[in-house]
Amino acid sequence: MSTRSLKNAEESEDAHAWASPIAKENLGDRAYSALREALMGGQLKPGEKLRLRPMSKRFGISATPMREAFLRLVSLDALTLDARGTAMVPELTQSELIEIRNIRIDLEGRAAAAAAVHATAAQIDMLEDMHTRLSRAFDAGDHAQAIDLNTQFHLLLCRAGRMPILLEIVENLWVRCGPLLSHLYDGGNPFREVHPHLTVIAGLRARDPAATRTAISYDIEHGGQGLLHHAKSISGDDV
Amino acid sequence: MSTRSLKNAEESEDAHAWASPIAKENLGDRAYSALREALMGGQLKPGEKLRLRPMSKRFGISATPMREAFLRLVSLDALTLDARGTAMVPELTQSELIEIRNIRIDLEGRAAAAAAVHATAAQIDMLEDMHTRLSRAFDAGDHAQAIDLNTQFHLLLCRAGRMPILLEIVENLWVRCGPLLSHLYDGGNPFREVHPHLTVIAGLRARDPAATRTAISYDIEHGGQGLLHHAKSISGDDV
DNA sequence: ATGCGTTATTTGTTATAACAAGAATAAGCA
DNA sequence: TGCTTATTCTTGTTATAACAAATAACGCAT
Repeated sequence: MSTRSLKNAEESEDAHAWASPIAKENLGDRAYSALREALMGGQLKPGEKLRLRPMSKRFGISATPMREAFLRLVSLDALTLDARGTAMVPELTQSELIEIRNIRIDLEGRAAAAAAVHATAAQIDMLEDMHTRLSRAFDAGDHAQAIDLNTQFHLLLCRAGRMPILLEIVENLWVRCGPLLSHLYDGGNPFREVHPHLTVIAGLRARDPAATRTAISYDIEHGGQGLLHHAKSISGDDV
Repeated sequence: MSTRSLKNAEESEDAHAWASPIAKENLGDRAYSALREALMGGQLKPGEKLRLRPMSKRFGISATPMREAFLRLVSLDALTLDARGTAMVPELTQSELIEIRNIRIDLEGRAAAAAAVHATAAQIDMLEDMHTRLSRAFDAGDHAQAIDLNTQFHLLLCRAGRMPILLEIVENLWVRCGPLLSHLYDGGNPFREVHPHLTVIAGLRARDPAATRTAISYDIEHGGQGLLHHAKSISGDDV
């Protein structure tokens, strides 16, 4: 029980919910977001080096907030530092990629099951719309947009599960895979029969956690095969 | 196939494996590690504020690397920033704590199953030794050490699973729970019968992934009940 | 032309100063 | 004593300069 009394009835419940706290955005925050989106969008290639001063000059900021942004990404393993301290887009190895896939099966699987309970009708419709557009983009040969819609599909499904901590972990895993994602459909459509996304949507509509989890797990396990060929092989191969 | 030929036979295989790359430790890195350990060790209480200049003076460094350390912890959600920008030890809510518990069941469960396959005999012995000391410390009333040994047990089990990415995620979750861990045994020993850790060890020795996973899941689900009472309740209660 | 030594430039790292915005304190008045 | 206003201090933020180390560029000798 709260001992602090409300000033007036207007503040009860969550009226004023429309007044979302205005996000305080530092220079470092903005650089961080920009870099993160560049990674997720595949604009940065594995092995690419990001030098401090040149990059800060491109952003029009000084070295201090730029370095902050780098180090934040480094602590998420979305960037690495070489021996000198230069930020670099990491090259995922095959075993790392497989490990991320297995973690995603657990985490996105749990989120999907939760989404079967918590997802709103609007969210389910949105997911269906996303997959329709994804399918259309793929058929039209616009792989870039198809990849982006696929990412959005998975993240929205997680969001519908209402597990914010899990969502953030999964998002960070997607950021790490971003630089490789452009090769997602290099091997063509990995699904010959009905696309797992459709099974996911059916599972959500049926409010069936187990079916939804199984469907997204299947999608994750079989959908990313194309990436494996572009990951760094285990033995220390040449650059 | 590597096209780069070896200079001499001495470099083949991994001879020279003893020459581990000397870790380059910045001031920011050291402050980061120190803060992280303070969080994990329960030296910092939820809600505690960490001011930039006073803290940097305590560390004997300037504001720049201190701020770096803060922001790295913030991007792991091990610290938060208030409206002013001051770093603060977050107060976990009950729902956050439950979410972390469920994620840990998935992730530590998978690691435990993998450990049943990959753990070395030395690691299993070490785990057994840890639990023996944990049990002794608990009976002797030394809860602080028991809590520390419990943490080490879980993390070593994950390490034995040989999934480095998963390990890092789990470690970060433990860091987030660190400030609450001192209350782990407030309700006394939660396990009246055989301790789940012993079942874990038996599962590892039997090389039985399913049994090991079940045991650690049971431990996570029922072992942390005492923490829930000290988490911030859902309604915006007073500080 | 090629290999080597020297100089210049660029790199990450760190401390410091300047700035604006809050918070705390002191002062003044009723 | 209680309340309001000013002032001082502290806060986070950012740019800049200085430093050392590593790389790149250049010239020279073979």
